[in-house]
Amino acid sequence: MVKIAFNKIEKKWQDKWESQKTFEVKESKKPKLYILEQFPYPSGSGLHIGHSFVYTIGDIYTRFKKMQGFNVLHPMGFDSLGLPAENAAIKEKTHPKKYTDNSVKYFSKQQKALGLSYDWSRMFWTHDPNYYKWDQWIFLKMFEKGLAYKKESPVNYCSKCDTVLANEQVHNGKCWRHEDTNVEIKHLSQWYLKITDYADELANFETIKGWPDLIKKLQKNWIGKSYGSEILFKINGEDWPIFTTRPDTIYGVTFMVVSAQHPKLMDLVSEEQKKEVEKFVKKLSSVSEEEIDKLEKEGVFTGAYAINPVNDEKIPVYAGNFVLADYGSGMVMAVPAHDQRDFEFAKKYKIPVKEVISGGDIKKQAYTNDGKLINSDKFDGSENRQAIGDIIKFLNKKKLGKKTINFRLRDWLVSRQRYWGTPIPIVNCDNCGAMPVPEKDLPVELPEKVKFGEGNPLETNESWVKTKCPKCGGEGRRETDTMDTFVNSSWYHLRFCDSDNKKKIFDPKKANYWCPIDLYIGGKEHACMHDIYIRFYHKFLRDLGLVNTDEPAEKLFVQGMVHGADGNKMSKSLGNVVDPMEIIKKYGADSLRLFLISQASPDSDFSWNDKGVQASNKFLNKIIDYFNDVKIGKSSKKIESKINKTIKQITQDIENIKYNLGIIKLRQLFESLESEISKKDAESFLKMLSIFCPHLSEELFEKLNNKTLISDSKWPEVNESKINEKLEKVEESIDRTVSDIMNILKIIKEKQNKDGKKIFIYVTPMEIEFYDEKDISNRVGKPVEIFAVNDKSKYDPENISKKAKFGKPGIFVA
RNA sequence: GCGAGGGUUGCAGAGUGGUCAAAUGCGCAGGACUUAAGAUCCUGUGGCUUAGUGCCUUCGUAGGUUCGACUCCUACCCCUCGCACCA
Repeated sequence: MVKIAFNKIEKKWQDKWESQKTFEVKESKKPKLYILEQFPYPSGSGLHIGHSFVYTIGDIYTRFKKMQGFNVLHPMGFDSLGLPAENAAIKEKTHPKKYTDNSVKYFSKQQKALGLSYDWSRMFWTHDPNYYKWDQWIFLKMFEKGLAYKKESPVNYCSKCDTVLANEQVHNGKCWRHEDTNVEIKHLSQWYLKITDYADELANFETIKGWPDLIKKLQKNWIGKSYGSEILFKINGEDWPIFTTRPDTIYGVTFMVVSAQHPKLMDLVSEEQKKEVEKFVKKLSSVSEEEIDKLEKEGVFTGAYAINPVNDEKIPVYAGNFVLADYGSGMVMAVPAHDQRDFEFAKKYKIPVKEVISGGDIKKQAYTNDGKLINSDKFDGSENRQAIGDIIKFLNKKKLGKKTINFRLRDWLVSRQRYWGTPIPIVNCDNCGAMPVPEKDLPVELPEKVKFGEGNPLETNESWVKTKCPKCGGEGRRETDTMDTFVNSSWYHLRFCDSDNKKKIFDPKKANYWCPIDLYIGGKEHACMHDIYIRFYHKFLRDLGLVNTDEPAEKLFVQGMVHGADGNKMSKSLGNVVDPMEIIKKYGADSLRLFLISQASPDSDFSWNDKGVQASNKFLNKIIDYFNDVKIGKSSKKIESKINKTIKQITQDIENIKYNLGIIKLRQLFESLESEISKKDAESFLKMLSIFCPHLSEELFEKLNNKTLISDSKWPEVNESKINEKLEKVEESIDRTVSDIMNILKIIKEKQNKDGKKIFIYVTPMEIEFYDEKDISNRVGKPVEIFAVNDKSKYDPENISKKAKFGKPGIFVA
C-alpha cells in the first residue's frame, strides 16, 4: 500500500497550477464564461467555513466549464476597506493599513490552500489607491449628473468618543466603548447617491430572469414601488407634503405625526411644548427601522397644527417614534378609524376617532376594509375605492395634491465619518461651496498620519484637510467623510476584466467581452443591499457608455449557510466554530471540499458534521487504494455502461449545481468498479472526481502516465451506445435476490432455529451469464450454486426452479 | 414588528401529487477477515408478520382539498436570514 500524504500533494499541485498559469485567461475566440464569488472582507481571524463553502461551489463550476472548453474568467480580490480594521486601530493600536495588509496576506494564503482555480494575476484589494481612485471617479461622474448630493440626516453619536457610531457599535442604546454613555441623535449634512432615480428600472426583474425567485421577491419588497398620492398640508403657513395610499380617508384625519428624527422638527414646535419634545427626542437613539418597528408607538404633541386641505380643519401635529424621517417626507397623516397603528396611538393619547368609511365597528379596532364614504362632505355615499381618484382630482384642481409613485427604497447615504474608506473627492470652499476634485488630481489618498479613538480620524490631520479650492484657488478644506464600503463592491466585477489598467477605470472592450457575469455566487444576506447596489452601479456605468449590458449578472446562485454541529449559527460564544484550516491540516483540502458539497444541496443550509468529513476522507482513501491495485487493461461491458451513464447524469447535476447528487452517482460508480478497467475509463472517473477533489485527481492522473494536467484535459463525453439498461436491470435483480436470500436465512433461523448451509439459485437461461457464484457467495456469506432452470442435472429437491421468473430467480436454502 | 426562506425517519440531509417506509453519508446491529483491535468487505436498520410475503404507523402541530399528499390549501408553533452606518 502506497499511502498518499494529502498535504504534500496539495502543495505540489497548487504550485504547478500557479507556475503553469493554468487558470489565467485572456480574451479569445473561445466562448467565454465569467464566474464570480462575492469577494470577501479579509477579516483578521481568517477564512471561516462559509468562505470555503462558497469558493468551492464556484471552483467546481469553473473547473467543469474549463474542461468543457470554455474560456473561463474566475478572479478573486479583497473588499478590504471597512470597520473592523478601524476598530482594530482603536482597540489594538495598529494602523488599519498594516492590519489590512496582514489580513489580506493571511487570507489569500488560506484560500490557496483550498486549491481554488483563480486567475490570481487579476487580484486587487480595494484599499489600494489605484482601485479606490475609480470609486472617486465614479462619484465625480455622479456628482456631475446630479446623482450625488448632500442632505441633512440623523446619525448615532457618542459624546465621549466624539464620534458617529455604526449601528453595530451601539449596544442597547449605549456606546460600545462607553457602556455608561447614552447614544444620542445628531443631524449631519451627508452625501447621498440618488439610487431612487433608478428605482423603476431596478424594480424590473425581466432582465434578471436567472436570479432566484427568493431574491427577486426580497428586492421587490425592498424597493417597494407603491402607487399613491402626495397631499400638501399647511403648517404655520408652510407646505408639508405627505405621501398616502389612502386619500379616500382624508376626511378622517384627526392628527399628523412627524418623525422625531426629522431635521426640521424643531421648526414646528411651539415654545410651550419645546421642553417636552426635547425630552422625547433625547430618549431616542437608534435610526434602525427594525428597532422602530419593535418599539411601543409613542409620541408627543408639538404644539403645531396642520390644515386639512379638503375641509380646512385644524389638526394637531405629534412627533412620533414610529415614523421614518427618510421615507416619503418624514410625516404622515393619521386616520385612526381606518388604520390599526393610528388607532392604537389615538387611544393612547385620547385623540378623537372619526369614522369615514361605513361597514365596520370602530369601537375596539380600526376598520380597514372597503365601504361607502360617510362624514366626507360631497363624497358621502361613494365607494371608497372610487373615491381615491375623485378626491385626488379634487385636490389636484386646488393644486394641493397629485397622484404619485412612491418607493420604499431610499437614496443611498454613502457618507461615513470614518477613516478606513474611500475619501469623498470634494473640497469645501467658503466661497464656492462643495467643489469636485479635478479628475487629474485623483486619487485623493488617505493620509497615513491620523489619530484614532476620538472624532473623525481624518479631521486630525490638518495638513491633509487644508487644501486649495479647485475653482477659486482660495483656502479650501477637504471633505473628511469617506464612502460606505459597499461602494467598493458595486463595480469590482468590471475591474476584474481589466484590473491592471492605469489609465482608465477599465477597457470597455474587455468588460464587454467578459460581461455579464454568467454565474454570480453569494449569500442571501446581500439580497437587498449589495445585490441592488451592484445593479445600480452597473446601470449607471452603462449610461456612461462604459458597458453595453443592463445587468451585472445573468445568473445568481445563493449558497446555503453552514451551521455548527449543534444546528446553531457558528459563533465563538457558542463554541461551535469550525476552522477550515484545521480540517485541511487533518484531512486535506480535497476531503473538506468533498464534504462541503456532498453533505447537502449547495443552495440549502446544513449543519457541520465531524463524521461527515471523516467519511469524505475515507472515500478518498478507498480511491487511492483502488488505484494502487487496479489493473489497467480492458473494461467490462458493465463498467463501460456504468461509466457512460454516470457521465451523462453527473454532467447534468453539475450544470444544475446539484453537486450533492453528482457525488452520490460518483460514489455508486466507484462501488461497482472492477479490478481491471481501461485507461480511458479510469481517466474518465478521475476527471469527474477532479472538479471536486482536484489535488488527488491530478496525482492519480499523473500515476497513469499522463504528462499533462487533468485540469487542462477535456471533460469526458458520453457514449450513449455503451449504456446498457438491461445490464442495470439485471444488477437490480441480483441485489434483490441477495436481499431475499438474507431474509430467508433470517426467517429459518428464527422459525426453525436452522442455519442455512448452502444456497441454490435457479435462474432463467437468458440471465445466467450475469449471475456470478463467487460474487453472490461473498455477499451472502454462504456457499452458492447457480443453475439454469432448464438444467437437467440441477439439484432441486423442492422443485423451486418451477417458480423462477425473469428478474426473480428461485431460491432454495439447504 | 415587517419581508423572505425552512422544519423529513437515531443524526446530517435527498425527495415537491401515486413507482415512498422514503436516496446517500454517519451512527447502530449481525456476519466475513484478524490471535485481538483497527481498517476493509457483506447484510440489516419504523413496528408486527412471512421461506423471499402481507399488514399497520410515520415526514413540525391541527384541520382541509383529492380516488390518492412528505408533496397542494388554511391556521398555529419553532428555527434561520435581512431590515438601510457589519460586510
